[in-house]
Amino acid sequence: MKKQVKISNAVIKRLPRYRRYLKELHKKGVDKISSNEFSRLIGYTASQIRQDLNNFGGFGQQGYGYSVDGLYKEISAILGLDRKYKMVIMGAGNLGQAIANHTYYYKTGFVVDSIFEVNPRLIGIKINDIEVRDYEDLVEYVEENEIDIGVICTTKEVAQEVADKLCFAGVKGIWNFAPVDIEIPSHVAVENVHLSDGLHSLAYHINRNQEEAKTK
Amino acid sequence: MKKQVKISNAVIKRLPRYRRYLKELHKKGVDKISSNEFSRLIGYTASQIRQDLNNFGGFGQQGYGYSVDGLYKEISAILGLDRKYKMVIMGAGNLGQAIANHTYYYKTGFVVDSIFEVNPRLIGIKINDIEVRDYEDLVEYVEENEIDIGVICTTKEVAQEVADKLCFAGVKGIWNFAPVDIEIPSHVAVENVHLSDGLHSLAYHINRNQEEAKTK
DNA sequence: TAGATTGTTAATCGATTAACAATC
DNA sequence: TAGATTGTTAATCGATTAACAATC
Repeated sequence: MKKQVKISNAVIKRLPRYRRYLKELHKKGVDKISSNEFSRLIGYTASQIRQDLNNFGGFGQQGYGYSVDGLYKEISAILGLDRKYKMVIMGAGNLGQAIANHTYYYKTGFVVDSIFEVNPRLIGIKINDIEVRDYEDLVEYVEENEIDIGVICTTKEVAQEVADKLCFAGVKGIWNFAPVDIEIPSHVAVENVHLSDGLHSLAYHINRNQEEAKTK
Repeated sequence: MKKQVKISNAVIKRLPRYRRYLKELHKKGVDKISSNEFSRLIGYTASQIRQDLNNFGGFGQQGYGYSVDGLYKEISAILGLDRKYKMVIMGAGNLGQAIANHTYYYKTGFVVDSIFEVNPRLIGIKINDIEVRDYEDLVEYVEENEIDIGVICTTKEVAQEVADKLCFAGVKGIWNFAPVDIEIPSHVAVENVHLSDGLHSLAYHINRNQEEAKTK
């Protein structure tokens, strides 16, 4: 990696997408790709692809292109996907259970360690072989087991309080599914998902398309 | 609404967030808010708030500010949240079931009508009182019941095929949770969620924070 | 070497912010 | 009316695209 200037968030947000496409190419047995071919596939300009990648280093080779597997590994390393992350899920409701049941994340190194709940009926049971523990024990558990990420699947009413406790316990990142914006100290990373926001902008586009159809 | 020039996607993506904050304010009994007060709360500049809103019309009043409830209703109308949307979920796996069990969307007018599956063991059962139907019957069902949105909760391998069938059947929008980018005709709206992309950029920020902590 | 394609600088475009006149 | 705050134009900033020299 070269000199780390400030890399814009727009670039970071594109990296997982690059990685996804490279993985598919690798699976199909493609060894090398030029920024131009990649552009046609992924839908960003060739210029942007080269610009983005050169924020992190010169991964290509002039006159040849980029090694698919090589670039895949570089991007994985940049994102930090060459290590494991221990996660705890906060809340054993529908969403919490759905995430606990998802084995997809496990493949990229995100392991659900435990689920935390306040409902005594759920404490002690297992969901997809993952133990549901008492919310009261959170801080101690996170510290002792070096948990990296807290996944908030609670109601919006308690989400901030739960986030505070997670930060106090020492998690490094929060993946928030509650429909509020969590405020946390700057040394903790946060990703607010806001599923319904996406649904609402989808609604906007549906109605715009229908208006356009009428006009024609 | 005033002359509809081209409104950038960045603006549209902010609307649901404005709406969320306005809803909270209304709940707290706040009647009016100035762009400055709103700025402090929501974290956008006052200038941006006024600029964004004026894409759609002059909702404020000089010397006074914006009516919280009035603006909430305006934004809801712009997004198209003053009507109902019928959705079908494609795939009765973990994610499909989780979405079926979520009553949250229902409140803003997004109603899950049915779930479609290929697995004969699941066809005919009910999940949260929603019937699981045969994928074979999709096209006919969507046409007859005027379904608006298809929610893709399948594997990435079949997602495009399912999307094609949904489009053929005449849905107006697709909410895609499969980790591929769906290609559809431009008259159909699409929202690709890509949950794991968010998790991957979270990993990036976690590692950046830890590097910074070391430097200090 | 000639051809291809990157890495990088320069130009353009679009989105955000600042300023201020209009007006409640 | 005076004060406040919007609506809107102008200035700035940052991100994307174009161009081309470097180099494999």
